[in-house]
Amino acid sequence: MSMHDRILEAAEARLRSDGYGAVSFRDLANDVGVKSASVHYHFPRKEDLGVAVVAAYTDKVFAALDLAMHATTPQDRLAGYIGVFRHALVQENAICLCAMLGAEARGLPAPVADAVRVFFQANIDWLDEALADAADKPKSPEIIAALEGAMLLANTMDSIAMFEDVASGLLSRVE
Amino acid sequence: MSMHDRILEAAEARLRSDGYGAVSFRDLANDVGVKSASVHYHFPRKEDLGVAVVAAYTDKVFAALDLAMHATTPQDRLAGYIGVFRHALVQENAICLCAMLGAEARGLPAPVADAVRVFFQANIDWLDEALADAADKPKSPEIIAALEGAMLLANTMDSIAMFEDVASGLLSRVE
DNA sequence: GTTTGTTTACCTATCAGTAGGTAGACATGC
DNA sequence: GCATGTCTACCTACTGATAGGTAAACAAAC
Repeated sequence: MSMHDRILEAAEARLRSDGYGAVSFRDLANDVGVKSASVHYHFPRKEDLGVAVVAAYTDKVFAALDLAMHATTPQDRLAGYIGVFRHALVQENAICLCAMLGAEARGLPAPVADAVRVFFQANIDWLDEALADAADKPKSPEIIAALEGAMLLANTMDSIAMFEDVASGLLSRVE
Repeated sequence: MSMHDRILEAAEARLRSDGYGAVSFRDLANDVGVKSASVHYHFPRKEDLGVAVVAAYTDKVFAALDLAMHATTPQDRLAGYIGVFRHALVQENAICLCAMLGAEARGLPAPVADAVRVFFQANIDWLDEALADAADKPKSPEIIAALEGAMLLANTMDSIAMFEDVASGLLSRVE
C-alpha cells in the first residue's frame, strides 16, 4: 500500500478512537514509520487530511451498501444496512467516523464538517431508496440516529448487547 | 454564583461544544475572567474538572427527571424524558455532555469515563422504572441511543426536525 | 548510454503558539 | 496569624506548520 493510503488508514483509526482534535501529525507519522513533515507532504494541512479521511470512509461505507441494496425485500436491505454499522463497531472496534466527527462538528474546519454532512445526507438518501416500498417504516433520520447512538452507547458502556437491542428494535419495525 | 460554579458552568458549555481534548484551562479562565492558575486552584488537574462537570450535569439532568417521573402514564413520563433532552438541544444549543464524552470515551481519563458510564446507567435505570408498567415498549438502551443519536444528527445537520422525527417515533411506540 | 533536468518522497531543524501544570508573591477577611 | 483565593511568572511537552536539503527515480537530449 502507498504511504498516502497508509496514512489515511492510520488517520481513520485514530480519528475514530480519539477525535479530530486529539489526532496529531506526529502520532500518525509514528504509526506509519515516517516523520511528521512527511505526513504534511501528503496532506499539507490538517483539514486536508480530515476531508480525505471522511471521503475515503464514505467511499468504503457506500461500497458495502451498494451490495446491500441488491437484497430483495426492504427488511433485508435494512438488515444489510445495519450489518455495515455492526461490522464497523464489532470488527473495527470503534464507533462510526462520522459519529465521532459529528459530535465535534462545531469545532471542525468547515470543509471537514461539510464532508461529514455529505456522509449523513447520503445515508438518508440510501435509506429512502432502500425502504421506498416498505409499508410501515421509521423515517431515515430515525434509523441513522438509532444506529449512531447505539454505537456510541455500546462503545461507552462496552456492551455489544446494547447495539443489538437497537438493531432488532429497528428490524421489527419494517414491513 | 461562586467562582467554582462559574468555572463548572463554562466548562460544561465548552465540553459540550468542543469535547474534552479541546477544552483548555486558559479558555475557561478567560470565560470567567480569571487566570488559568486560578482554575487550577479550584480543579487541580483536568480530570478533576472533567469528573466534577459530569457529576454536576448528572445532578442537573436528574433533578429535571425527578419531576417527569411524577407523570401518571408511561407515555407522559417518556414525553418528560424526551423533553429534558429536547431542552438540552434546543435551549442550550448543544448535544448532551455525555454524548460528546461518550464519543471520546476511549481517550478520556478513567475517572471521567467512569462518570459518563454512571450517567448512562442511571438513565437506563430511570427509564426501566418510568416505563415499568407499559405494555409494549422499546428497551431503555434503545430509547437512550435514539435520543443521543438524534441530538448528534440534529446538531451536525443543523436540523431540529430530525430530532423531532426521532422523538415522535419513540412516543408512538409506548402504550 | 550517459549526461541533464525534474519530480517524488522523504529527511532534519526550527518556528510560534498553546497545552497542562507548578511555585511563590500578594491581597483579603476571619 | 492564618486560611482563602487570586495573581505573576515560569516550566516542560507538544501542536500544526514551514524552510531547506537530499537521495533516488524517471524522462529527455545528445
